Amino acid sequence: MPELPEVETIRRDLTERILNKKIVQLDILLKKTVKNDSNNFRQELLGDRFTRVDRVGKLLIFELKKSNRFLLIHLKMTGQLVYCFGKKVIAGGHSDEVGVECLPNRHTRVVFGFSDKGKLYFNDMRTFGYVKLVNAQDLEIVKAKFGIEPMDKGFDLSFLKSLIKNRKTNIKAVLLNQNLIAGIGNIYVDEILFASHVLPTRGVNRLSDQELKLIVKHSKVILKKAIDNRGTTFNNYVDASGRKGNFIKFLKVYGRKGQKCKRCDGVVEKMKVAGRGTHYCAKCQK
DNA sequence: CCTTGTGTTCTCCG
DNA sequence: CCGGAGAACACAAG
Repeated sequence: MPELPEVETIRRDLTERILNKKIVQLDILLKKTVKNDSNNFRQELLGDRFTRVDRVGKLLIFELKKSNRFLLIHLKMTGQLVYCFGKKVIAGGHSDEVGVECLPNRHTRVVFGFSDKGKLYFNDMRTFGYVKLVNAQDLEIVKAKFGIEPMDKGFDLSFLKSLIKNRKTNIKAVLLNQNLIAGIGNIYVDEILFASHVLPTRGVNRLSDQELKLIVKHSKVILKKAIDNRGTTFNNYVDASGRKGNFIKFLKVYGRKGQKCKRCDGVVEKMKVAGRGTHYCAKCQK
């Protein structure tokens, strides 16, 4: 379940490994993963080079040198982008648990091969993820749909207040809404609200400035700490080296249903909020 | 049955 | 009846 910290980790890793290397191989193992015509897609990428890897929310954007188009990659729930050198996954890979020791594997959908023998595998068990070439104009349309990056300076109390003005929904739905705030998913939203002592079901029109301030602060602190720890591997996320993220050891509520609260003597409960499984402590979140 | 990110569709309300 | 908000559904596979 890659969210902002996981996608950012992949972006940084790939930036160090694939930039300015000629694309010499392109295998499409599952056509529906590629949202362009397969032949055009191959033809356009072969011989070109990635000059930059960007991220907006959970979406990766690869800038091309020759083509005036951009490659978008969305991992959705089970997508992985694993970079290998030769046949070996570099920097090791917890292969016993995430199954990337043998590539391509049964979940590999697209393979990018570079002139230095490096290979980038797009694996996706549930096949919700996609790769797509778009032109500059379409890229701007896509970008415009995303809300503010929560780690940006501009995301502060007054900005959050402007987002929730006249809204009637709960705070969890707002934090998950990519059109309002980009990159927070189901794991980090529960962690942010726990850290802020705020119940996910709270209506946004009833939150105090103090509570909103805490939500802004903990959004930044938790996402940063998660990036510093290379993200969270709960089910099958791996970084671009096939390694798992380390943030799971810092999770305080997500996935802890029935366990003792880490902050008080309550017990972590689980309910459905905004259509998602939601973890919280009813005793110390208000 | 459950899990989730996002786009689409439905429904409600003023 | 329109627009917008928010909820519900669709998608997939283990």
